[in-house]
Amino acid sequence: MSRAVAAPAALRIGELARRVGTTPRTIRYYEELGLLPGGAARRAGGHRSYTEDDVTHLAELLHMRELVGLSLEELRGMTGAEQARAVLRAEFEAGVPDRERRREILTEAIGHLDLQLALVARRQAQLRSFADDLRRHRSRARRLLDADGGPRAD
Amino acid sequence: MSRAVAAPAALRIGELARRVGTTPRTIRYYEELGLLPGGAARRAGGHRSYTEDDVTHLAELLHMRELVGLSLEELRGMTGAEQARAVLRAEFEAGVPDRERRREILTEAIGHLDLQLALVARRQAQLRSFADDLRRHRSRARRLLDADGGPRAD
DNA sequence: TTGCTCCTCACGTCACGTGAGGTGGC
DNA sequence: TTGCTCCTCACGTCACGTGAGGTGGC
Repeated sequence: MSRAVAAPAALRIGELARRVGTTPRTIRYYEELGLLPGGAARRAGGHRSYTEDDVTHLAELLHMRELVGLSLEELRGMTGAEQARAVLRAEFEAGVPDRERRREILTEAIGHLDLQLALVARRQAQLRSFADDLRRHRSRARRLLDADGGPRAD
Repeated sequence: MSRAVAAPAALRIGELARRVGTTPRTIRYYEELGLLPGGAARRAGGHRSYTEDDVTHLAELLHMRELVGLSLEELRGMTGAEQARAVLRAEFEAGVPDRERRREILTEAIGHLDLQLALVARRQAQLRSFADDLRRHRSRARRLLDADGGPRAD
């Protein structure tokens, strides 16, 4: 079994978009800004070709933008070495021989994940605070309602 | 003490913006879309005048947009009767005599708050799911790192 | 050969940002 | 009277949406 890795099953832009819940237009725009490669690997007919790693990466970008609220410029800054990371990742998965190099790559990846987790945690705290406000208002209205016509079920 | 309510302490647009963490431009834009009154109460010089209720209302709109991710069109839809609600609220705080009317107003307010809380809960679930993904990736990288060079004190 | 998806312009839109030029309150 | 904040256009920007017109893979 000489390198019997399952075929990468390359995706076209429409399938990638469907997988992560976005549109081809958004993917091309991200590529234009340098957030995604895509421009590199083209197959016959000039069609863009993507891998499973691209699915993961793009999903991450979309979550950081949509859920965490980062701008595309902030995403570019945060994943400044993302392009490089993609290269490192490929290098890694190809089986890097140098042990120290592997440690470097993994350590950087963990640092990046920790930063993302911190931003997610901040957003979660903001949402909890907002939810608390809403529940306070609800309780106040509930008390007034009960005081007004006497308590009732619900 | 005839109606000795503390003076409403009217705010100008800049102060309102500062209080909720936004800009005058955004407030004028929301007013243009019908999300805020503001056009109604003007004082000398044509300056817009706001109340503490406006602070609460605007903060709610901004949170639903920024944290929950609703579009301004969706906000218009959700708070369709918001304009009416503001009137009802004023009516309420002025001390509505009709008990049934008060119950109606409060019941509608609670329903609205429940809808908002449901949308917040959905967003929180999405963030938890994303955080889980990130933690999974982090664990994987951690395991590879430990396997590579032996465990170490993080 | 017929659909279907893809391609590149390029203009439109949403939610504001940012001056331009001027008037009013403390 | 001097700043400071406010006002109304109005053009710019960010993150895409949406055809227009055409080529390529199954």
